[in-house]
Amino acid sequence: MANLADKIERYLKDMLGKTAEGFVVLQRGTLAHIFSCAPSQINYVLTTRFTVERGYLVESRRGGGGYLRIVRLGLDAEGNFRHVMSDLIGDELTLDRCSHIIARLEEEEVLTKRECALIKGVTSEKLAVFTPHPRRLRAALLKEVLTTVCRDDLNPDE
Amino acid sequence: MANLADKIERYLKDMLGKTAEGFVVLQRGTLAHIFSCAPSQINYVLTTRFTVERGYLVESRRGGGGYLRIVRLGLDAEGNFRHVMSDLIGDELTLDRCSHIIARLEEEEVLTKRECALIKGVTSEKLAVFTPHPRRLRAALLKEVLTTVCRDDLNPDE
DNA sequence: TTTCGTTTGACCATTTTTGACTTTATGACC
DNA sequence: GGTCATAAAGTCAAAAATGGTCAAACGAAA
Repeated sequence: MANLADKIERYLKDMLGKTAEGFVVLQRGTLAHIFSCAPSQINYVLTTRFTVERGYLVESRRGGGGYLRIVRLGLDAEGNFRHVMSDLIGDELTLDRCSHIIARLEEEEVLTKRECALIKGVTSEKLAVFTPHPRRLRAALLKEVLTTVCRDDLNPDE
Repeated sequence: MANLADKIERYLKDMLGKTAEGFVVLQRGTLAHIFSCAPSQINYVLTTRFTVERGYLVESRRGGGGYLRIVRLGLDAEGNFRHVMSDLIGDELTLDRCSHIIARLEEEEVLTKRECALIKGVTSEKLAVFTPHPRRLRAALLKEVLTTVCRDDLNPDE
């Protein structure tokens, strides 16, 4: 974990984890200073790791009193997330987007680490060996997974 | 036995043997430097000696902070893993046989109920919509699943 | 001497890091 | 209300830091 971007990501997610509001507000320059890096490095981290796909929203303002506000989206309580996810998945799904969605489901504790590994395994680039439309297949498989994890009989409530 | 590839293989397996986590992480360039060889020599070793059939999985990342991660797959002493992979599953797998194998894995407590449900979902007859060879795809998916459940990095020491 | 596993190097791909330049907001001064 | 200095944040492309691929050269064993 030698790279800066990962450290900054961790730092921000820690902050988000500690706060009850579900969002944090900070300044780009200050953060850049903390990590002794170029301010644009912060933008890099935000655009690569705090995307909607991954479950985050970033708002900001320039000028005097400018700020960054990172909001953790979370999944809505009753498993309605399935609909949201289906939209996110669509009819075709690249490997990249697929990984992000899986990572998010893990962060939200919808899936265990092992389940995520299983799903990554069956949605890998190897699908291309079997079909000319691996992205369609990938989308279908992931939707199938969501359907399954939402089944009531599999979620003995606490 | 003095060749480089063998030495590198030994070195990596030693590392894996010493760790309890079931995986090691290192950098290609660093390793190449240790053995004073071309970086691509490392890839040669990985692709010839650390394959799934031999019980390993390799993940990697490029760019700044890039790395190689080698994961050990726990195979039982008799090599049952390979047996299951090649004989029990084979190149093609009917839905029926697939269900039986999954059920068996649940009984054996290799997979949880939820995991089984997930896998049944992704190996259903719907695969036929995406490929003219659903049985081949099904076989590949189930092998992928087995490989994953064998990953030592996912199985916290009992 | 043919063959096959090994070794190397030239070129490719991906991810991160940095810096020069741009845009927008605020507030003080006229 | 304009104008301008100052204080943010944004954009984008180049450079740096990795790992990947592939084919040719090498060399030991058959």
